[in-house]
Amino acid sequence: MSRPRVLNDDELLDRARDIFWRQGYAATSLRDLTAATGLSSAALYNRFGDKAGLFREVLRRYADTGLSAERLPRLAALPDPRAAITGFFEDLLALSEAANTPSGCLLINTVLDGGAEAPETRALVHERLGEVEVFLRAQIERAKAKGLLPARIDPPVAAEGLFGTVLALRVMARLDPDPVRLRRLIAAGLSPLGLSVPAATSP
Amino acid sequence: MSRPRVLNDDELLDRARDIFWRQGYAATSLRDLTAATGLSSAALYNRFGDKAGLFREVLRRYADTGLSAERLPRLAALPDPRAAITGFFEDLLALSEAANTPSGCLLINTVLDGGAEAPETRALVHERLGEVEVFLRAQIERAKAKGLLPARIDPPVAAEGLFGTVLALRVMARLDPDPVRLRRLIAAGLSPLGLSVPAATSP
DNA sequence: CTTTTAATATATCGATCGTTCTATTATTTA
DNA sequence: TAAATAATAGAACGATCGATATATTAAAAG
Repeated sequence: MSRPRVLNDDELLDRARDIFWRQGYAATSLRDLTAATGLSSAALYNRFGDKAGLFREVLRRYADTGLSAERLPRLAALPDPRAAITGFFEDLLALSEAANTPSGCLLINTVLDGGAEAPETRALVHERLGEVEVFLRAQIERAKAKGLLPARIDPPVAAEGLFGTVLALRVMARLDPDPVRLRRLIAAGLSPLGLSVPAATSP
Repeated sequence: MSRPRVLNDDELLDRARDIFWRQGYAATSLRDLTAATGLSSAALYNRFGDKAGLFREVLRRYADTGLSAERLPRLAALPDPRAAITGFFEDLLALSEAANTPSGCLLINTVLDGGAEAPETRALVHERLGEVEVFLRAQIERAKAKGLLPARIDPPVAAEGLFGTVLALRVMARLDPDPVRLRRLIAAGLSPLGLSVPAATSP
């Protein structure tokens, strides 16, 4: 019915994501984005309205593909909720050590960056980061119900603590991305629950 | 010998700091800075070279006045190192609840913001944040030597963990600055050391 | 074919970006 | 009072910003 798109949304958003991720929202110009996608700024505006609209779509896809949409449900389906929790942090570690992707978390960066100034963007970031805490709380509750955690554990409070570990981990991944340090951060966060991750996968 | 400055460096840097802090490095324009300081851009360039140079001076003063230069030595001089640690987190809490200042930590924001892209700036941020971890490690070592901490505590590792709590706290202060949440984050970070902060100061 | 539709590129908009040139101002020293 | 010094303001620089108006392109539908 009409001229076909030379680049589908997913591929386009992935390329834009890498630029935003590396440089931050404000430091990323439309010209950076046209260079990365190969599309003209007019084409980008036709599809996403404006720079903030494109960024929101980037964030949405980032959250969908990063951890939430696929991995979290899969982890939540594991029979042992403790494995869901440790598996989640293993995945975070793997992300931090992946060479082909910028370090840190785009959503968390956006909180400290000015990128979440627009109310719509801010709400999106809160919601998608909230999904992580909801996941953690659900696994803790599940483990508690099975008697797999110390009795003193209060699931909402423990989930807050683990979420704090996620925040620390993602900042540290940018500040000093030493895998040993990152693992120790995780170990410290998991120890109140009596959980742990392997000390190292491949030294 | 020459025309006097209409605004001394300290006052100038404090005003510039608030803008950078609120908006981030990239999102802050020279016009924002001239409006905040009342000085012309030429005057700013004459004194600080360029925007990045001004920002570095802002960071330096922020670190000097924020916690490091004054409060950390005073806390380190306390006879009880445990009080130094808990006092440090109390101070962080007070900063988060102060209404006259932006939320979060300018140094940590700068790590995730593109503001620390210049090597000089990056080194400055690393050094000043490192001072915090050094402080924490020193207090833990001091407490350990006095037998005030569980024997299993390894000071460098424990200091890393507390530093992670600082990171989490400062991100959370922007993401969801609920004092109750912030206190629980601190409680979770301090509990491995057998330390705690009062549940609330003034409800 | 022709029409319709939407995705695209080209060119450009005014605004703003960081920066710098030039001149003026206020103070100290001689 | 004159010379020296440095901080300042005003004005403008080319470059780039986000955004848009117009025209062209490529496919589907008739």
